[in-house]
Amino acid sequence: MAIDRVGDGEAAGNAARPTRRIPKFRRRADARPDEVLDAALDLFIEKGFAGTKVEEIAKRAGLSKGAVYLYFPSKEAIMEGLVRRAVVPIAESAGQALASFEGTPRDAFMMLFRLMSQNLANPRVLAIPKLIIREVAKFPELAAMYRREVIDRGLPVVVEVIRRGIANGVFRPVDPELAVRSVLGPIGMHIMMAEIFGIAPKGGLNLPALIETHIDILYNGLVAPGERGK
Amino acid sequence: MAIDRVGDGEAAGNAARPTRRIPKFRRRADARPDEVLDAALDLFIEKGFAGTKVEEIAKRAGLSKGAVYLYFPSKEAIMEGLVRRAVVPIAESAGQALASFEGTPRDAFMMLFRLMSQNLANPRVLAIPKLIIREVAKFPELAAMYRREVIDRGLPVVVEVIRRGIANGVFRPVDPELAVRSVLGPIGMHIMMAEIFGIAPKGGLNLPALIETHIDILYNGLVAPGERGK
Amino acid sequence: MAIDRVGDGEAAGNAARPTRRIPKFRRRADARPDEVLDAALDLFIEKGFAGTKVEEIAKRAGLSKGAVYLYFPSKEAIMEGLVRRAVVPIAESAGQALASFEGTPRDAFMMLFRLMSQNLANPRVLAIPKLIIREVAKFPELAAMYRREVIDRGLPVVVEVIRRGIANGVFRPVDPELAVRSVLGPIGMHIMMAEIFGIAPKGGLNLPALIETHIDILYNGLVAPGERGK
Amino acid sequence: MAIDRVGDGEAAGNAARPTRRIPKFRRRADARPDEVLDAALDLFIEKGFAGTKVEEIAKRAGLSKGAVYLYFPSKEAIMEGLVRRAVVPIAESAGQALASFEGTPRDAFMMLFRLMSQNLANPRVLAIPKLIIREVAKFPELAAMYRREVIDRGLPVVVEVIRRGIANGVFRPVDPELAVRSVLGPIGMHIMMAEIFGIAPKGGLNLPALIETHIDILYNGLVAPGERGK
DNA sequence: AATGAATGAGACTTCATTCAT
DNA sequence: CATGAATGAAGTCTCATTCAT
Repeated sequence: MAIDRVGDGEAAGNAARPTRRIPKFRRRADARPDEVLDAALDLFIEKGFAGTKVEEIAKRAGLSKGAVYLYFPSKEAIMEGLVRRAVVPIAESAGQALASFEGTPRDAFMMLFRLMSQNLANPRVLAIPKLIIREVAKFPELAAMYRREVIDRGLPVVVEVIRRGIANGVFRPVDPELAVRSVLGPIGMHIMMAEIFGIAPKGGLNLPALIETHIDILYNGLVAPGERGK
Repeated sequence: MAIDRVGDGEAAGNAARPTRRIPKFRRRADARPDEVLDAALDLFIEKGFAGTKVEEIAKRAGLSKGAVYLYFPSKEAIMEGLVRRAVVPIAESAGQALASFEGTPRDAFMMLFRLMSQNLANPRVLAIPKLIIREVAKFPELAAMYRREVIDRGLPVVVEVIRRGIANGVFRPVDPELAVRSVLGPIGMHIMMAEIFGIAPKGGLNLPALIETHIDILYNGLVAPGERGK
Repeated sequence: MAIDRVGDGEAAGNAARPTRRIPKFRRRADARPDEVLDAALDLFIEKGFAGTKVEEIAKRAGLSKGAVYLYFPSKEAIMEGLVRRAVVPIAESAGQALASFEGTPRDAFMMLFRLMSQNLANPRVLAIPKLIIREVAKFPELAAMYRREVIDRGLPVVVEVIRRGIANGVFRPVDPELAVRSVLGPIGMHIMMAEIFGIAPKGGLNLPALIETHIDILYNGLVAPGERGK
Repeated sequence: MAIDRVGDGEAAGNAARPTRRIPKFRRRADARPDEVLDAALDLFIEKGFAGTKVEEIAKRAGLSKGAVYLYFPSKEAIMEGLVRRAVVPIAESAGQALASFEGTPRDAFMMLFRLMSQNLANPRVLAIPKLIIREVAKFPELAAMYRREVIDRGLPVVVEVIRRGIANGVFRPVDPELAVRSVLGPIGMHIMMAEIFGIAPKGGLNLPALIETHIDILYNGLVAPGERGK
């Protein structure tokens, strides 16, 4: 995820060195491409792909315009690298989630929502789908890749949870493929309203509270007992 | 909606004139600005704002590059015109929805969803929020305008429906501002998945079915009676 | 000089007509080209040739862009028309000045300066050489025409005055072609400083005073009698 | 003055290298901005500001269109740079002239005229006021700057020479602010006639001769002794 | 490996000129 | 005659990419 920044750990142990080396020539680590991606991600989110200049990416990554091209053959390749980097660990960890299917459906959902909360709270993670949503038109293959590697792996897992719940008689018989939208949609909307339009409920952008309310409604329905039909 | 294109009515009466044609200069419809907006909307959706050339807009609107500038002082002004055009009628019709508060909350929701279905099924209507979502970074004021004129008018209406339902004892006591995300989110996600990633449930992008399932879950909960807690 | 504006004389005799015709369709007079030139001159002086749009000329002349092209085949032709119009009367009146050679050289100069004062005080007259100076690069033929028709007619007249003065023994023997620059230059500089840089002597742009001082120096020299050589 | 152009010295030592050459990218001289200004000055004089394309400036300066924008943010900035460059050394050397007030007024004038001759004979120096005169309308602030930095520094010096001459009794009592126009005007007119209209006296554009005649008239007057009044 | 000066295709915008009405 | 909508060539400026150093 390349979130650690360069040289942080290094500094501590180097107290001895007197002149504190000019940071002009920094580490060699092949962290370089990752730093470029980090810089690009920030800027793409802030200003969009077209609105970001390669030179800006370079500056923020702490290297020169030319050096960027040492690591990426083109600006579009940076975009691709961004999505690819985000997608790889997800693709790898996908099976993981399937393993936890042992508990009740409720437990599965709780875990699911906790996972979502954590990830969506990390701006660097949330940034990728935001970016893809924004740039689908220009990078349909990247959107397709994201769909293939992330959505097509994650969604069936949730659908399966629902399906099993129905099979177990725990859930009422609904179309799992449609129901999954009821399960995930409220969270998506909460995020989107906040991210795109800066809209938060009065109490603040309180994701846990949103999830609690959402689960409550999901499980118990919105309607009061004895009032069904109104 | 200004979809009719130039010269339709003309053709009939001109059978007499032999071969000549190619009217270099055309009529002076006041529909022109609307035609430019229509063309721009299509292209902005297809390729994004930055990815669309003014000349392409012109060509699709059936006029020349220069003529576009007779109606809009800049490319950005076209974008603004697009949002403004979409927002005006909504702002005007906003009060309307409030009037229908007479029926049961269920009726209010049914009407709401029917309204949403109709609008979102119209690509030209859906296109605007899509466009805004894509271009927030470059046009934050337009996003703000859309929020102000559309979201800030529409959302409170739905919140109020929930609030009254609770007051009536029809709904269980939930936070209306959070619950509204549960009400609208599934539909938003359905649309977004379809529009961005081309994901539809197996039976096709069946919005009515989605709504039916959604209402069912919303009202009755997902969990079977007697299974609450699992 | 086409300073009279359209329709003035007409109005008087039309008292009978009740509704006072809408000035949309005004006089027919072929004053039109002159009005275009007047408008163009103002604007060219104010903003330069390149900086002036044909539509602006049209608007100021009180007609439409297209109509300008009824009278002038191109923007450049307007420029040419401007110079030509200014040059014609001068070319015609040139001989006139020669006639007044009867008096003393001093009288000739007085007349010359009075003539210059009058003309240069008229902004519309001064405008032409200003314009030509500004646009020589783009219109060398017009500058040449102005030189041919105006300067080459006027300058020799003054040179001749000097030449005769010398022949008469009134003037000291100087090179008349160089001396003419001493005669005319101070006035030119006075005007130019005022027009280009807005520089006027403390007492204001007082052309008569300037001329008086100039003639005084020209005739009597700057140096006090008995101080020659210092 | 950065007149040397690229690659001159290079040619000699490269006899060994066979055919290859065509250095697509060149060196990084800090002379670049000056070269751009030199090129621009030539072209602005030749064709005016509006009539000169940035690409032409670039070509003449020996670089590409884009490279010009590395040094100047806009075409107008080039114009400004031109005036600023010309004005700076003048502003710095202004005090100098004041120092030479020791001699007779005649000496002061001789020095003044010699200085003017030298500067005005240098096309690159003369070019600046010519350019400013031509472009006042579009760049009034630049004209104001030139006036402030050059004229307002130079003119008072000459006025002062006259003033002292009068105080000493060497000059007759005239208004120094008007007389200064008689001192400088003839030279200005000589230059202007030559530069704008290509008019030179029969003997050629002989500035020294002009000055000699001018001083003669200035000092001794045009009128022969005993003929004053005619 | 790194730099950043340089390139040049390409986009927006302007405006002289045309011509259907 | 007159209009002004329409055209499209042309110009300014941007920026991804290259490459000499």
